[in-house]
Amino acid sequence: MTTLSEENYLKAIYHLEKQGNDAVSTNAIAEQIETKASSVTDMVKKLAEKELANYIKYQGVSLTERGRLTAMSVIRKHRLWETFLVNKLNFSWDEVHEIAEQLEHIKSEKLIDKLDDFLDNPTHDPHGDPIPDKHGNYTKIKSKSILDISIGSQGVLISVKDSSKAFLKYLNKNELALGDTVKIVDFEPFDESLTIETKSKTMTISKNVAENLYLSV
Amino acid sequence: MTTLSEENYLKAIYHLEKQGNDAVSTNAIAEQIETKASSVTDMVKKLAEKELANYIKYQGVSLTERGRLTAMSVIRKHRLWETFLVNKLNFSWDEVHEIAEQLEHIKSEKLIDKLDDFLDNPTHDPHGDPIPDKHGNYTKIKSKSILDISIGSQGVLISVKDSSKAFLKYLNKNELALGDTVKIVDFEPFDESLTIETKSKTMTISKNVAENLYLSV
DNA sequence: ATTAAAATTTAGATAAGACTAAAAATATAT
DNA sequence: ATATATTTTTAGTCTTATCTAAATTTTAAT
Repeated sequence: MTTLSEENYLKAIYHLEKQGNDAVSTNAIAEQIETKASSVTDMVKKLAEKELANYIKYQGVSLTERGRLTAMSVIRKHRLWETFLVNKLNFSWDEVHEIAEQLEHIKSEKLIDKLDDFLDNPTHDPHGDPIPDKHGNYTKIKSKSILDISIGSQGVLISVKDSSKAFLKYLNKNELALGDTVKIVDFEPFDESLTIETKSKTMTISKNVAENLYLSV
Repeated sequence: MTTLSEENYLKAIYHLEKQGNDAVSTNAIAEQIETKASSVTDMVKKLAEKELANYIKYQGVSLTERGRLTAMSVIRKHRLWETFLVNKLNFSWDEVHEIAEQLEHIKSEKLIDKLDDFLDNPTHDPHGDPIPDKHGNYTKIKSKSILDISIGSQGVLISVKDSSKAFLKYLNKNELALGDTVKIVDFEPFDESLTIETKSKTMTISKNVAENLYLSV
């Protein structure tokens, strides 16, 4: 049985492994979890003892298969709970992360399976992230950052890379939501901003915003 | 902010205060929480420091108003989650206690208010226990143990005193459910058993069972 | 009113998880 | 290649919540 703290580390390592390619560094984990590098060293030793992670001193960490599956299970719970909060309790998508961070640690296989059914087995959460099934498998919809899409083409807004409250509130304010069709109209080299067009309006977005919006391809 | 452990102690003290009349003893709490008396002493000192409990060495414990309200808030969460599990996720009433014990510690006022609305502001949980509102107020339906009801009279099964898995499974097996109309037909002095009659059948129940079934009066 | 029994508290340890400061290893720059 | 900077680990503390064993207080019994 994993503790709440272990689960948070596994999740962090999983996410870091997915972006960087090689073994995850102590400092990277510390930054992600907002803790000290020395605390990470302690925990990573413990995860290695439990065979949830591979760890070589000074060389970094990677998840074992068991570790990866545990991380996936926590991520599955997190995303199902977020879906519940938005679809059933009418939370807005910028409010649910902190609550789901708590709910994801509730221990009951049966609960999460029943929740999954209650939500009609959703494949993606309110931020467009894929929800793994109970075996840890998922299918990510093919998508590209708006930054990487050529001018003149268009796509459907599938997911957001940054799920921070600030960013989601920005999208709310500017009436951008998942499922919207977005067309790239213009690119301004000076500040790397983009002009995009949706059903309802035309707007300019910064590079910073653009790289966090993913369109179906 | 209260910790998970503090909340469990507050709940235990609340329940013990409600049955016994005077200050709650260290041993009683220890038994309820399944811990050692020395651990209780430690925690009770901490609760007193936080002004959640009144505590006099060797004399026992009682909740302060703040302590009582905190306990009520935890109980409210527990019962709302149980209602959710049974009414929305189709758990049976004997499966929900352990899961609700975890869910009751999730910290979010907004979550519990929205859950309350989602469930249509239920006044009683699946075991017939009253659900306090957000101010800690509730109304208990007037009821009496079957043991204290005279032969020949009848009532509606309102709640069960014992919510243990074993007892609830017994009721399931014998097709007794909250809301059933029950008539007391006979009393056998030898073993203090009772014969009762429901819509569907007549059956004999032990004293032990009878004292845990509460009928509206 | 003593004495025995039961309940309660204290003292001291342990485990998990986190922290600071110092030491050691690795990476970088000239 | 060596000095410097950065990263990582170790050693030692702290906090929370437990526990056992011993000491103390209260209760019950004669």
